[in-house]
Amino acid sequence: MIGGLITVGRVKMSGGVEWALHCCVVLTSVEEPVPATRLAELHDVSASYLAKQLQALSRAGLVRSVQGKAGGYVLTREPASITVLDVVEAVDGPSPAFTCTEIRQRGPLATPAEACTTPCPIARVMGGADAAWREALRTVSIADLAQDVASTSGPTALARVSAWLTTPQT
Amino acid sequence: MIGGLITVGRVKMSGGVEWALHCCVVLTSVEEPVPATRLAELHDVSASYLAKQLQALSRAGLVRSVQGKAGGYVLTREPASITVLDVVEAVDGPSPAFTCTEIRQRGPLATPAEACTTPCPIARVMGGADAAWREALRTVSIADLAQDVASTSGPTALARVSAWLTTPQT
DNA sequence: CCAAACTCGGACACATCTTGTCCGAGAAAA
DNA sequence: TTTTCTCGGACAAGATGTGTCCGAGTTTGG
Repeated sequence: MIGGLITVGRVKMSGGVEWALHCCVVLTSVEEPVPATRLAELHDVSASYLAKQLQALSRAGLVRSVQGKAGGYVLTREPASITVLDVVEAVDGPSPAFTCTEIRQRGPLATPAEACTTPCPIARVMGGADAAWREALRTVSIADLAQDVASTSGPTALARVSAWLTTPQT
Repeated sequence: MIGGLITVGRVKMSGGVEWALHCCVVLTSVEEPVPATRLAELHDVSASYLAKQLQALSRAGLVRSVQGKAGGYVLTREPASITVLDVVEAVDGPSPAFTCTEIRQRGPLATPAEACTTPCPIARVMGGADAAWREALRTVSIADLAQDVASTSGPTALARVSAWLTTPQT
């Protein structure tokens, strides 16, 4: 593992999401199970930590884990039916970024709970923004990503990856 | 200070954003400077920590700090010209949630840097989602929030807040 | 003009979370 | 049956967010 995240801001998401997405894309090109170790050295990342992300994907039902000597991970569904949002929610959790603390019900001028039938305006705006974010991630599938990679890096790229993944290690 | 955040997921933003937004909304109803201490006890939150958020707003130029005996914080611009995104970026930082680590340039099958003219497909999707999120926050202003509060809690609500803020403390 | 009181501002600890690592349970192959 | 390889969850370390404190600066009053 070389360097951590370079994030400067504070609104940040788990760095493992990037790893998980790359793994899903490369798993598009293979049919046999691929162990976590192999995926880790392909991306040059920590094998132990990548395993944790793959476990999250397994728990969410996006990939199927096969144990034993020729075991590894395989995609369970068609790549076109797996959205980026699915992966993000599997790794980073399904909870929204913003959670209303109901400040309006606190302090000397607290609004009575009976008057709080509608959600706080602030929470409403945040919820809407979160919905827009999720919708943008839902419209893109893993298959779309793979197609995009083929368009930019050439169709030979994923073929080489597939060959490297299925070949016994150096 | 009663309880912290109840966030379960991992994609989370600073909790102070909620405080800062509430402060901006209530500052709509006053013209004289309001000290951080007063705002803190109105919301029943830590005064010392709220001060930090207000400092961030001051640094971003959203509020103006007045020192001295009758000092405090005042909005610099018209509430209609301050967007929710302005506040979020001031407190939580302007950086996007996702930062590409350029995994494709690492490992045995690394893509050469010369071939990376276009950004990584994954980064592109994440960037688009982040743009949609920011756009949703940009379309709502502090004035809109205040208006929304008046619609739900009644027009008397902000008047009472204004009166309480300008009245010497209990 | 001077002193006092009140304010913000940045520098200092604590708690929580993400990141990273390890070893044991389980299954397929030999 | 044994061996080997895999995943799975439990265990520390670093980083970040959270919370607090005291000093610098300014306005007000005498």
